[in-house]
Amino acid sequence: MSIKGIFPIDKWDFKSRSVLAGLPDGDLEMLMANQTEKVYKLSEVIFWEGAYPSGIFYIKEGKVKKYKLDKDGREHIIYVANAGELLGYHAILSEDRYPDSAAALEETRIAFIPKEDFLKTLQHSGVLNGRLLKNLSHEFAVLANSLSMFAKSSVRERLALQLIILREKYKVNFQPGMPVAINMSRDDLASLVGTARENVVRLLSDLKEEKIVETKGRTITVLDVQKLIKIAGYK
Amino acid sequence: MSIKGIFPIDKWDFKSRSVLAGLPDGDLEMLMANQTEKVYKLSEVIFWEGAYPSGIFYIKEGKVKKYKLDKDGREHIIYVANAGELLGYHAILSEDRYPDSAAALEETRIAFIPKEDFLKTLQHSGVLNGRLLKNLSHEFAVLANSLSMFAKSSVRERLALQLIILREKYKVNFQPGMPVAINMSRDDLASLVGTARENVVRLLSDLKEEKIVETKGRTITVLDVQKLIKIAGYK
DNA sequence: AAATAAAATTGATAAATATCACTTTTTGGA
DNA sequence: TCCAAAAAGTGATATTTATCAATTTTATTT
Repeated sequence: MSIKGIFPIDKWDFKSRSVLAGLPDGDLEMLMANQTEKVYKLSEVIFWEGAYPSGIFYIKEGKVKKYKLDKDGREHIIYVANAGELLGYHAILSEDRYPDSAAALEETRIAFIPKEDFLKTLQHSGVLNGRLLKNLSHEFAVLANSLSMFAKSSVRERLALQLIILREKYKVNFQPGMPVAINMSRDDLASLVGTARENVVRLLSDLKEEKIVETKGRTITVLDVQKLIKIAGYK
Repeated sequence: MSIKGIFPIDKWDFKSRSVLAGLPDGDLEMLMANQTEKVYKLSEVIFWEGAYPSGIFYIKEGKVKKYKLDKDGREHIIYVANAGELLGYHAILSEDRYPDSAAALEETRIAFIPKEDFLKTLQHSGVLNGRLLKNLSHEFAVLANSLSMFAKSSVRERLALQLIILREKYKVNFQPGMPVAINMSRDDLASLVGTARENVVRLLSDLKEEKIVETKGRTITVLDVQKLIKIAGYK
């Protein structure tokens, strides 16, 4: 929760699911040679859709939303990224501009790695290459799943699915067995689900009556994941 | 249109946008050493979601739909792949099962490349590695775009967008300036747009009245792309 | 080319979702 | 701790989309 300041590279606690976990020391050093660190405040923008990428971002601590703006200027969250993940490398790999924007969902500590270092390391490191391919393939599958979900399912089903996913993301650092508290604005949640805030509010209060979640202020506590899974319609 | 039979490797006409275009000869030969070719009939399944991948597929000629089935057994197309594209490599890269199914949208000629050859070539070829990363990044951006589109836009907007995209895919081999004919069942189109067939039919007849498209049998001819772009709400 | 099956289309209606106007609650700064 | 300001919640209503039942058109087979 609390962000204490600048950490040296050797203090990084790579989560096991980090893209960079287990990368050879040499590769890691090359990649991190010129990293700079910054703490982003809630809602602070990390990069804008359409901008030319000058490097990639590694989330050391916190959470980040990736989103796109529609023609009416409304925000649509397409992904919530967690500590241990890399941001903005798609744009560099596809030699294009950022396809989406990114902003902090809470106070978030991020390392910036210049484009040149990233590309140099990538060229040098077969491991990093493979890691990114694997990561991208996975992200792709997740996204394809969301897409097919969006294509034909009710808002209630989509909300259930997003709560399941968010629960996983907010679970980090919590005890097993303990219910997970999701801290997210109704607007952001609605944007993630792809509906209006009012609908999310109404559906959440249904879920509350059904004893599936509990809410207190803006935090949502998942009481019964199994029922959520059933609602989301996952086999 | 017509499929003439088995082509030897050196006869392959790689389209410029093929993932394999410009791959060093050695790498290409290693990749293709044990390829086998098959012609798939309309609607014939190439691989099933959930199956373990034993290799990858290269589309030599034709078109393929990638889709997922929802809990009611209904099909949702997430992507239409064209000649020159590779299929099924995501699953191998992410060391998992196929995240979606694939089936031919027309008579389609496809080369099968065994998993071992693919992985061996990938390990050996930095170029292929980079090419796949770039390709995946691109596909990812396209998918992210569709997702944000789904999240908040009317069926009419989504239909317009899909017609624009399909027009590009069906444009291959046609003269510039000549209107492009899209040959696709209303069911498949509805699945791609994420709605019911009836809605697609109604919206198409609106577009017809507005002189934006023309239909004859199952083929849809795009007369005015600019208006479609306007409808889709793209800046 | 006729017969049959499959796909496309149309109209009526039901259901889901969005929007608007407003009240209440929560949150973050003075 | 109190006070704005922002966010969350509620009810009424409009709009969009889905579904059902039927008919017409197109494609396929003999």
